[in-house]
Amino acid sequence: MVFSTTSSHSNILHILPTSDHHPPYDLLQHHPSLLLLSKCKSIQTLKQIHSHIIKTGLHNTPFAQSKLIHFSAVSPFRDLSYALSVFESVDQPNQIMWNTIIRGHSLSPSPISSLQVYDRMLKSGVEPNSYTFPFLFKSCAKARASREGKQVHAHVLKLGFVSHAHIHTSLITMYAQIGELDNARMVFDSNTLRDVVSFTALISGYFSERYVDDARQLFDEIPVKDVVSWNAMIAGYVQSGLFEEAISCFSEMQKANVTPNQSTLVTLLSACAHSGSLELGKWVSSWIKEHGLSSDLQLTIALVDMYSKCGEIDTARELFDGIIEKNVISWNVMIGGYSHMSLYKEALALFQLMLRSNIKPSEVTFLAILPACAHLGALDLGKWIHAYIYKNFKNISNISLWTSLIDMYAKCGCIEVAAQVFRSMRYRNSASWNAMISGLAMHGHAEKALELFSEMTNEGLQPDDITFVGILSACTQAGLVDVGHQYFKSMIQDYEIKPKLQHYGCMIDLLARAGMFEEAKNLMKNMEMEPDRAIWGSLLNACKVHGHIEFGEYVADRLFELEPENPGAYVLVSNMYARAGRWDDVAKIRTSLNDRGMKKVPGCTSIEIDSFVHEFLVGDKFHPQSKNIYRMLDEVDKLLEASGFVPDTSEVLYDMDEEWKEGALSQHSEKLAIAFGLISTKPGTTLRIVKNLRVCGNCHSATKLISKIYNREIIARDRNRFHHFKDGVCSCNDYW
DNA sequence: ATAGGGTTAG
Repeated sequence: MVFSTTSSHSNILHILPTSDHHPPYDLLQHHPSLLLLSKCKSIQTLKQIHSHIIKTGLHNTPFAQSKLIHFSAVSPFRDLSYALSVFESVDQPNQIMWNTIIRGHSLSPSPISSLQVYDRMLKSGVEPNSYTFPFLFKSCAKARASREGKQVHAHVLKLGFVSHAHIHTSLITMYAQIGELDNARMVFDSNTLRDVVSFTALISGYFSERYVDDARQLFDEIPVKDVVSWNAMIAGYVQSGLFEEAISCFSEMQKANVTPNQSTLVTLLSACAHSGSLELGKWVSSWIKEHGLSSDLQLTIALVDMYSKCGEIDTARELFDGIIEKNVISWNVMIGGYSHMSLYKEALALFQLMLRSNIKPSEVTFLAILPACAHLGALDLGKWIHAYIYKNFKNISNISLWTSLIDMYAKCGCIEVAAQVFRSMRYRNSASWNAMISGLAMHGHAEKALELFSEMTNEGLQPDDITFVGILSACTQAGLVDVGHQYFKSMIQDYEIKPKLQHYGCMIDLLARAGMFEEAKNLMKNMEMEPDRAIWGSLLNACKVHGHIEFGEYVADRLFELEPENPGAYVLVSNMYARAGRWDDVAKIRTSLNDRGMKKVPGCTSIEIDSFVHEFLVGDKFHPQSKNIYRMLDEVDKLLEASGFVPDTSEVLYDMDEEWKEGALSQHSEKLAIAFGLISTKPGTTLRIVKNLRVCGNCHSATKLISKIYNREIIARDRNRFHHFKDGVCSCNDYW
């Protein structure tokens, strides 16, 4: 079918001589087969055209040969082994064919082999030209082959090619990319040939080695700056995280009357997205409209990213919906935008829509959606993704992808599967270790987390501040005061990591929960930053547990100062008074809450049944199965009562009066989710629930009993950690 | 009929 137009011409060309006398150039250029070659878009069509070329006898012409080699060696659909087979069939390849094959190798997974081709080229008596060396330097740069690069450099000097602009610049680029900035600079200085291009090459090198000031200095020396050099500056600043500088560089560029191009805008939008600069983002957006670039896909996607990261998720969605031909990247950006804004359900919904639209997800899709699965506890979907990755990306060693899976499994309550994924990884980075260590910590497996820490350091990996957050929280969950202290010291002394607020938070929590209030206070005095609400909150919680009312009141005042509008602090204090039986104070707190019109964050528990995440609030009656759920709840309460369960009323009073009247205790969101789980799954199935707040003491006791009465394993994630309920006991040993 | 600099939209 592809050749239907060629048959009428083939008669004419048959009269052309084929071997010794090549047909004239202009005739060949317009030969249908060779014209087709230029339009070819896949290796399959290329092969078909090739066989057609052989039939017409054109395969012996250097023109056809170099065209074939070109398309099979360096085009986007290249197939180097095919190119080599064509190349080997040529008797005496010319300079262009050799160069093309060398370039083909530079684009291949083993670019260094282009040097062997170069060797063969020289031995066959074909001279290199100014085209040859840039390809070779690109290969050396890609292979980080410093020694080989220098050998070729010596060749260039010997053959007198140094002053060729292309060779000069590619040499600078090579040294810059290998990280030998001094050599790059030497090449740059060794020549009077200093055009914008070579300047820009060196500037990018400086940026990649974080020599921002050198880059700027060099940039100021460029006599006539062009768009690319400005873009390199802006992109360099963005890469270095210097968004302010990137933005001011852009205004300089405009003062210099250089018109931005698409890359400028994309880079700028990325800077806005990372720094949250909505104002500039909007400005770029209107610039794009004014210049009629609104239909540009890349720009639109960059805008979607910018708007979603700057908090205007609805604007982002409108733009996304307006894209007529959505590609994977557009979906990824929008899904990632939702995840980034903690709109996990929306992320999940969009992902489902993507699948229904028959868009094949990419690795990045999963990097965007897995955190959403992790937060929602959407294990079924997470498992599906795992299977999909295993099938489609097994050979891609994307460490982040496997690390995201570890995190997802851990946060969905499957710590064993998380460990399996971790063990099956061929390569791990410190993020992978961190994910596993904090996963174990969340599940209260302190010993295993500590074991993993030594394994990590034994393998020569440097633990970072995140590793220690995992380790310290493992100690906190398990109440390992001394061990925690040792690691805290070791972090500072052996690993020279300055403790951050989070580390202090873990330690203060650890000490206070163990009743060591003096030590906790001392640590707070000695830290160089102000305690945040998490620290005061954990102190207040410890005061509640240990009945330290006086200190608790002091702590509560600090919390009120810090966040006067946060009802959470009032709830905690109310809890403390309730625990101590001081009901008058409880009432006072409640009145002041009501007077201020504050409502506590509603407790919300989700459970995934058949790949669908169901959410429940306290006393929720919106679920379609509500009647059945409440019938089950009644049964549960009766059985609980029958086995001697007495509700602990001290913890219920932090809820509003109305809820109390309705029996808020038995209608806590976690109990609704459990009741729904019991009626929606087969006997014996493990129930996994996720709660947005800490589980209350009453529900904790109730759930322990339910696990025994109904013979179910119940894995519950609360704000802080996991609780595995089984046979009437919880993995946290009632310490949380 | 082949080349040099920046990015890449995640």
